Formats: sequence, C-alpha cells, structure tokens
Amino acid sequence: MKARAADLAPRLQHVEDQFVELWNNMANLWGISPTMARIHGLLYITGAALSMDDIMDRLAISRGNVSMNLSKLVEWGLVRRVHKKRDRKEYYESLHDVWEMFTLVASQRKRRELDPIINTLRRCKEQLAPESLGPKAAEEAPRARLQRINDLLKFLTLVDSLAQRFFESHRGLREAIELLAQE
Amino acid sequence: MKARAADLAPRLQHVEDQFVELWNNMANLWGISPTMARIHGLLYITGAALSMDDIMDRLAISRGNVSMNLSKLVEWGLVRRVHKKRDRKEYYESLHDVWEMFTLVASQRKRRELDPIINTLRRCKEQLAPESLGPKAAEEAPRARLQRINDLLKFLTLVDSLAQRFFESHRGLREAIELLAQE
DNA sequence: TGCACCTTTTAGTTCTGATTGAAAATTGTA
DNA sequence: TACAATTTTCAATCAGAACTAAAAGGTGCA
Repeated sequence: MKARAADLAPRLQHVEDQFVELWNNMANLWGISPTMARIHGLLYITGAALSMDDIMDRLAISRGNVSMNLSKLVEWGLVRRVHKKRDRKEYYESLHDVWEMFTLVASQRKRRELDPIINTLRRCKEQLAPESLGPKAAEEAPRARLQRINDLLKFLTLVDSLAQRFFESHRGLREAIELLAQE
Repeated sequence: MKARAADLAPRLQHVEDQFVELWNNMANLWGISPTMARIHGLLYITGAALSMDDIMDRLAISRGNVSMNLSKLVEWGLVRRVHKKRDRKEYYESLHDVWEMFTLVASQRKRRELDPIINTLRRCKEQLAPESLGPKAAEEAPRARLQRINDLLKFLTLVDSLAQRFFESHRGLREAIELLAQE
C-alpha cells in the first residue's frame, strides 16, 4: 500500500495515539498514574516541546489536570520545562534516553517505597529480638516470625543494594548487561 | 524490659499487625491489590494455615472479599489450600520462600503486563516501517518516531530476556547474585 | 505600574474499582 | 439422598482517586 503525502499526517497521529494508549497501560508497571503516563507518552513519542494547550487538545484533558500532572513529571525529572523566545508560554519536553528514564523512575520508587519498607521491617525485627521479649523468648512463635522477617529483610536489602549499585553506574553497566543478554 | 508470658501474645499480635500494614503498603510495589496483600501478609507472617473465618476476624474484612482475594492469591500461586482432617473448612497457607514468591509475582507481571506492551510496540513499529509509508517515507517525523519506538523496544526486550533467564534458573542465580552484592 | 496572558490551586463533581451482605451453589457427612 | 456447613457469586453500595471549571496567583512586557 502506498501512501500519498496527505495520508501521512493522520496515520502518524494514529500511531501516536496507539503509543499514548500503550503508555497509559504501562502506568501500572512504572507505578505512576495513567494520565501522567499518557502525557509523558505523548511527549516522548512526538519528541517535541509541547505547551499545555497542545496537550489539552491532543489528549482531551482539562487544563488543571494537565498542569498538575506536568508538575509531577517535572518533579520526577522525566520532563523538562523549556522556554521559547518571544513566547510567554512554557513548553515541556520529555527525556529521550530510555535507560535514563528507567533509572529515574526506579531510583525514586526505591526511595519512596522500598526504603520505608526496609525501615519498618527493621523496627519489627527489634520488637521481636530475644532481649526485648524476656527470658521466655525462646518460645516457638516469636522465633518463627523473626525468622521470616529476617528472610524478607535479607532479600529486600539485597535488592536495595543491587539497585543502588545500578543507579550509581548504569551507564557502565548498560553495555555489560546488553552483552550478557545476547549471550 | 522483661515480658511476662501473658504479655507475649498481644505483643506478638501487635508486631503481626504492623507487618500486615507493611504488606499493605507493599501492594503497589508488587502490583497487587492492597487487601490481597494484607491477607497474604497475615498468612506469611503467622506461617499458619488459616481459615476464612480466622482471616475475616483478624483483618475485619467481609467473607465475600476474603473469598475473592484468597482465590486470586491461589491463582497467583502465592497461597495454597490445605485440608485438615475431621474439618470441613478449607485452610490457606502462604509460600515461605521469599525468592520463590518474588519470582512468581514477577513472572506473572511479565506475562500480563510486559509481554502485551512489547507486542503492541511491534505493531506500532510495523505501521511506521518505510515500506508501509510509501516512497515519501524518508520524511523526518516518522523516522524520528520509529527511532524512539526502536529504542524502547530494545530496552524492553532486554528486560524481558533477562527476566526470562532469571525465572528459568533463579535457584542457581540466587547464590551468584548474593555473592555479587557482598563484593 | 498596570495589564494581558499563563499557570496553579482548590472546591466540588464524577468515576472507577473495592467492598459488602445475602442469596445461590457447592461440598462433605450422616 | 438429604441436610448442614462452607464457599462463591453478584447486585448494590461505598470510598477514594482523578478530574473539571473557575477563581486566584504569577509573570513579563508595554
């Protein structure tokens, strides 16, 4: 099938819409809200710096909603504000590098979600420590629970330290991992 | 602080409650619903085989809700049904191994979430392929979009293949990873 | 400085998905 | 087989998150 030039724009837009919808579905996986994801998807796929109005029109989202979600995206570091000369509007542009986006999201989720969990677990652990339970603490029930908390803690601190290591040097690791995957 | 035997049970319960609450907070990270997570948390931390009534009472959740969430947990493979002799009730018991639980959750999320995304991306890619765009396809816009879709696809297939590899042999990998983390 | 243009905030509304309770279905036992 | 115990299903309800529209707040230019 050959496309005339006039067909190109709507077809491109159709692909972009599919992509935005895709990003919407990915929201859960990335742990961000669907609308935030859609906006980011649009910015990523077009590669352009868009204004709030552009986004409102294209995705049929209210101004306030776009505003709030854009600030969150900027806060996450996935999107940058850009100023155009002779234009008072602000424009927004997505990062381009997939690895960088992934690292940003992952490191923030670690900080917001994983770290507090590990802290709470440590607190649970203390409460079950033999010295805080008195001499009878050799009983079955607390010992078993302590064991399970320890298993979990061990696993999560492992994940934590691997993640940390990755964030600190993902540029270098990237090649290594890509090689590893091809093997 | 020394604890008398009588103090032990309520204190243990208090720690368990904290743990269930923690699991509740982890739900988002694991991609399961909070109530499902709380039920699983209770089963994991107590290490016991509990009946629906036990769970209803302990977590203050309705019977229907417990029933639905337990089936989902069984479906995910995180919880097993167990039968006790001379008792018509069914009892439910969590897996104990943290790595196994993680692998189960991750492999299912991959199948439910990641795989469809990769498929959709491939479809987007085809629609932007030069041959489907006609002779004028060398234009800037589609080329740039195709590039970004390819970047993404490359990243996601990489994640996919690493995950696959992990699921197939996490028992072996486990030791290697633990060593790596200590380095 | 004041105005016109944009963005942010917020109070109220809408929507989605979770939860309940009770009826229906199932299961095991006498 | 019948019945009592238990689980599942499902329509109605509820709660919280997301969204909107409009008012308030900034910002840069004349």
